This record gives sequence, structure tokens and C-alpha cells, in this order.
Amino acid sequence: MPRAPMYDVDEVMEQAIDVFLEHGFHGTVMDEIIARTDFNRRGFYLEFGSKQAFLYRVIQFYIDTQLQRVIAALESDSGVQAIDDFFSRYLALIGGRGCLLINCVAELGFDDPTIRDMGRHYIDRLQIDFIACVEQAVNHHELRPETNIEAIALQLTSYVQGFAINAILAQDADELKLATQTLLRGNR
Amino acid sequence: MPRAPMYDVDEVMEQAIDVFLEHGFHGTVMDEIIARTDFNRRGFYLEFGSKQAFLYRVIQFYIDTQLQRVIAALESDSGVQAIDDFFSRYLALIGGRGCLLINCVAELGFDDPTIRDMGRHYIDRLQIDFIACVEQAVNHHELRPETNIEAIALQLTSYVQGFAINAILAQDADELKLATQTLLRGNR
DNA sequence: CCTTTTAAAGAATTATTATTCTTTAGCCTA
DNA sequence: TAGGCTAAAGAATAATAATTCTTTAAAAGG
Repeated sequence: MPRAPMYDVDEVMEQAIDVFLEHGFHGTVMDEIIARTDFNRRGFYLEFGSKQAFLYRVIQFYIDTQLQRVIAALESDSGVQAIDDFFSRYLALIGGRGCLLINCVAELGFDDPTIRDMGRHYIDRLQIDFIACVEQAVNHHELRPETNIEAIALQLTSYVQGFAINAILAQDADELKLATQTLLRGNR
Repeated sequence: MPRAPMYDVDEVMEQAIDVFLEHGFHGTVMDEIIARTDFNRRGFYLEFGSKQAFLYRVIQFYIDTQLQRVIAALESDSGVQAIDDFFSRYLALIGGRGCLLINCVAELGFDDPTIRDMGRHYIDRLQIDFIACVEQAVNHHELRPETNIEAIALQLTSYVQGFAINAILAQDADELKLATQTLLRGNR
């Protein structure tokens, strides 16, 4: 029997997310991936085949774990509270780092259909979940009955992308948090 | 007297904007810049020094001409009409292409302070101009007096970033336009 | 405790791409 | 129209970075 691999793929994914968030896809060099994830070059190519295939895996992992956990707030709970939860979790996720999926869409989206599709699915899901939440809120009399549900949901979906960009620009996490509070308060 | 250069720097800038929008900074190779702008390698390095210095010039040009023209809607006119104008011009600018500044912030912002500063100035200016517009709208009784001016302005600023991302993902310009109309209608 | 298998480490290679250099030829002036 | 200057074109070089290869050694089973 040969020795077992020392790296845990999930852990490597987590580490890779940080690296790609810092430098983007093309800005990240293999040397840094190797240095900052705990596995070796040969293992890398045996497991993933190429840097690009690796990126796809990392993004999918990011969606399935990080973003999934945030969106879950919208799907488990419901109404206004769910939306508050969502934004509070989302801010915690992207604060000081931005969103890997949105960054990759901005960097590669025009050229790369795979990434564009991932982005579209994510946005669609967000929109659908927001609609359900706002609908619930109306039903529970948390929002006025004449509320334009689709429009409000679309606003919320847009905020999310806006935050992802702001997270890169904001000096510190607090600034972003404050902005979010101001933004959501105004909507009541 | 030597022969005069054949290229017009402003024209080169316009052409370069398209290339960088398509492939991002690192994804754009010099060969394509040379092929699609009408000037030559030597001229390029004489004029700009490096690909990175060139990017800065192109972004600044993009801000000073394209984005400036759009933001002007907020500064010349005023009130709700100005905001409508702004979004209609902005959509025309980014439809099917996205926003060069936002893309560069997403790709390089974490690593590159110069670009981060450009992004911050842009967002700050947007926010200030929106505040002035919303204030005017309240004064002219286009919006209710209890309107939370800062919060509404922040919402609008966020939409702008959200649109920039959506423009990359939307199949066609119409989809984006429709979404925008829905979004703004809901806010009245 | 030796053999086999393959993981780890990192050196070597290859590919790509930014930058520089060389050649050619156009334009202006004298 | 000849000469000098420099723009255009693109070949050559240098730098960087992705991928592959080689060596070393750790673990499991006999």
C-alpha cells in the first residue's frame, strides 16, 4: 500500500479561495497556489488537470459552501427577518474580501461561458428567493399589500452585487456595515 | 522634420477600452492591443512605458470621457428627471459590455491601490451627486418630505454597481433595460 | 526490516507574453 | 531632389509563469 495523500481537498479549496480573491485568476500564479495550499505541483495536476479547471472547481466549491450558507437564510426563514439575516451573513462573508464569483464574472465573464453561466444561475436563484421572501413579508403584513414584489426583489438582487464591489473599495468592514444599515433602513 | 505619428491618442484610448472590456487586464495580450489599436509597439512603449501605465491612462480616459458624460446628467439637470436620464445614459454605456472601471476594481482592486483610489473617487462622486439630486427632488415635492435622502442615494449608488455586473451576465441589452425599468418604477 | 507504491518537493522544461531592437520607408526641409 | 530624422512593422529577446519530470522518502504489507 502507498502512503496516503496529506492534503484534504476541501481545505485546499478554502485556501485557494483566499488566493484567488486577492489576485484574481490571471493575477494568481501557480507558485502562490502551491505555496499557500498544502499540496504539491504534481498532486495539483493529477487532481485538477489545469489552473483553469481548478478555478472552476474552486468557484463551484465557493458557491456550494460559502454562498449556499448565506442564501440558505432566505430559504429556511422567511419574510423581512430572513432578508435581514441574509444581508448580515453576506456582509460577514464578503467584508474586506469581496465575492469570488462576482470578481471572476467581472474578470473573465465576457470570454468564459462557464463562468458566465455560474453567475447567471446564482443571480437567478437570488432573485427567485428574494421574490419568495418579499411575498411572504407582504402576506404577513410586514410590507404594504401594494408592494411591487418583483421590483423590490430586483432592487435587493442589485444591492448584493453593489455590496460585492463596495467590499473591495471600503476601507474597513465597519464602513460597509454602516452603509448597509443605512440602505436597508431607508426601505422600510 | 520627421514624419508625424499616424495615430491619435484619443482614438487609441477608445479602441483600447473595448479590448480591456473584453478580456480584462491580464487577459489582454499586447499583440491584441497592437493589432486593434492603430499604433505600433515602439510607439506604444515610447508613449506609455508599460502595459500597466497604459491601463491607468485608459481607465482615466474612460472616467473623464465616458463616465463623465453619464454623470453629467446628474449635475446639470436635477431632481427625478436627472436620475432617469442618468440611468438611461448609463445603460447605453454599459449595455453588452459592462463598466471598465468596475471590472478593473474587481480584477485588480485588492492588489492595486491606484485603481482602488480611482474606484473610490468614482463611487464617492456618484453618491454626492445622487444626494444632491434626491434633495432637489424633495424640495420640488417630487418625493415625500420624510424621504431618507442619504439612504436613497446609497441605494441608487448600489444599483449602479449591480447594473455593471448584470450587464456582463444579461443575454441582451433589452433584458437589462427591462430590469432597470421594473426596478425604478417600484421606487416611486 | 525489506520491498513496493506513490506522495512530496522542487528542479527543469516549455509556453506564453511583455519589452526591446532592427530594418524599412515616409515626410519635411534645405 | 537629397539628406536627415523618426514612424511603422515586426523580428528578436527577456521575463514570467504554466506544466512536466526527477529525485527523495514515507507508509503499508509481507
